[in-house]
Amino acid sequence: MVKKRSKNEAKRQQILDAAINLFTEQGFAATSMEAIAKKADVSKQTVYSHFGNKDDLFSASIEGKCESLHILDLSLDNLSDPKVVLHQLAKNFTEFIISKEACAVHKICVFESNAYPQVSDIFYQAGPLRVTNEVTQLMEKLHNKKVLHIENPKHAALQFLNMMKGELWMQIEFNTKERISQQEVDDYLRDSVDFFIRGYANKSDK
Amino acid sequence: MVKKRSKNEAKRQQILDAAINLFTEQGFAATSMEAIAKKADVSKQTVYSHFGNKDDLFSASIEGKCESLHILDLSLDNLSDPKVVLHQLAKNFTEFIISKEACAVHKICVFESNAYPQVSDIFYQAGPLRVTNEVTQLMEKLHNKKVLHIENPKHAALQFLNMMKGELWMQIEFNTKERISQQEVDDYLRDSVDFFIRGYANKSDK
DNA sequence: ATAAAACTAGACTGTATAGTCTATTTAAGT
DNA sequence: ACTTAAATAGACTATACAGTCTAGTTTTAT
Repeated sequence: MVKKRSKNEAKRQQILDAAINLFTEQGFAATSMEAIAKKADVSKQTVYSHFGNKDDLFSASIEGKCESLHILDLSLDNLSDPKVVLHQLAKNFTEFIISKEACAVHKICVFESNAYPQVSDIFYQAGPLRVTNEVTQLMEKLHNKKVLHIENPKHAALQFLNMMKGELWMQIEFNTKERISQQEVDDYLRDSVDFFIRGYANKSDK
Repeated sequence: MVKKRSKNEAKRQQILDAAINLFTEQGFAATSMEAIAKKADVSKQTVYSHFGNKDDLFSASIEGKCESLHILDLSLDNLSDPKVVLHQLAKNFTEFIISKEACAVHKICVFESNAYPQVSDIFYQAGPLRVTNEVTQLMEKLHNKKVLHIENPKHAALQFLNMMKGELWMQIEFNTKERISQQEVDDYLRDSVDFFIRGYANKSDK
């Protein structure tokens, strides 16, 4: 007869939340286990009982964040009008990548990619790689429906996504004081979608 | 009569070199002043005598690196053939951004952009911003010479540069194990240059 | 030659932190 | 009710590190 009392799942989650917050705000080295315990409103011992050590907690917290990052919405309708669908995609994508939480995880994963390649890889697979694959499929669809003429859908997806980052992404990455206006961002997105469509227009269309 | 003996410039440089190496390899928090002194083959006291504290040494080392980063070569000839000039630019740019040292500084500046916005800004100005401005001027030239039809040269520059990063840049950022082949990189660059030219072709040209 | 400043090695202070240990309290499974 | 494990607070160990201090050595401007 084994008597087991399961660990409090809520506390586990509190710890993970506190950990991902502090790690992404301050970095791995600058975040102490005590600070995490305090922020999670939990004793230090409980932290160690749930996660054996700092490294494991770090991995777990990044993994948890990747799962909870509700990913890019790609349920796009009206595939026949590329301008509409691509503009929608562009807006969804930029909104997604500039979100505080996505940025923060991105930063720490890139930075710790030498010391913690497994951790960095989890994010890469859940984030950039997944989005690229989904957009590649969209590009295939646009080609098959003869809406656009795209010989290499993966290249097109990479071009499209990278392009959309534009200046805003750089400014967010480097945390610059001045930021371009929403108006300018919109203009850039519109311009870029138009440019993309021109570059991949069907030869038949004009 | 003031007798002053100037500090050893060579030692100063040794310290800066050691510092930038360790900081970019391990991060700010994980790098100790003792380790820097040891790597620079200098006493700890000398480090403190040249640079008052860790923060100042960090700033100085990033600044030094930014100055020494020999920047993108933009002396492009044969402006009349956009395919040639843009392909050359694409190759120069990718080669530049994937270099070990450029990547390393990029990473730490992005990561420390919250704690050290001044430091991050130095890199931003010396790197991304400067390159974007120079490429914008190139786009203007291409438009003025009627080689391409580019209404907004800054947008075109941002589109071009971001696009060229492609998959390789992501893989380097996240330090993935698998990397795409040189062949694939070349294909992507060629495709992207062609796509760019199609998107900005003069209406007169077919 | 000598005086001033650069440099060195190493001890030292104070603080922070990863991880452990203990004694006690709390909560669940039987 | 009773047992067992989870949780807690806090003391504790060992280590590391920023920054200072000292005492002695080397270099160089005059």
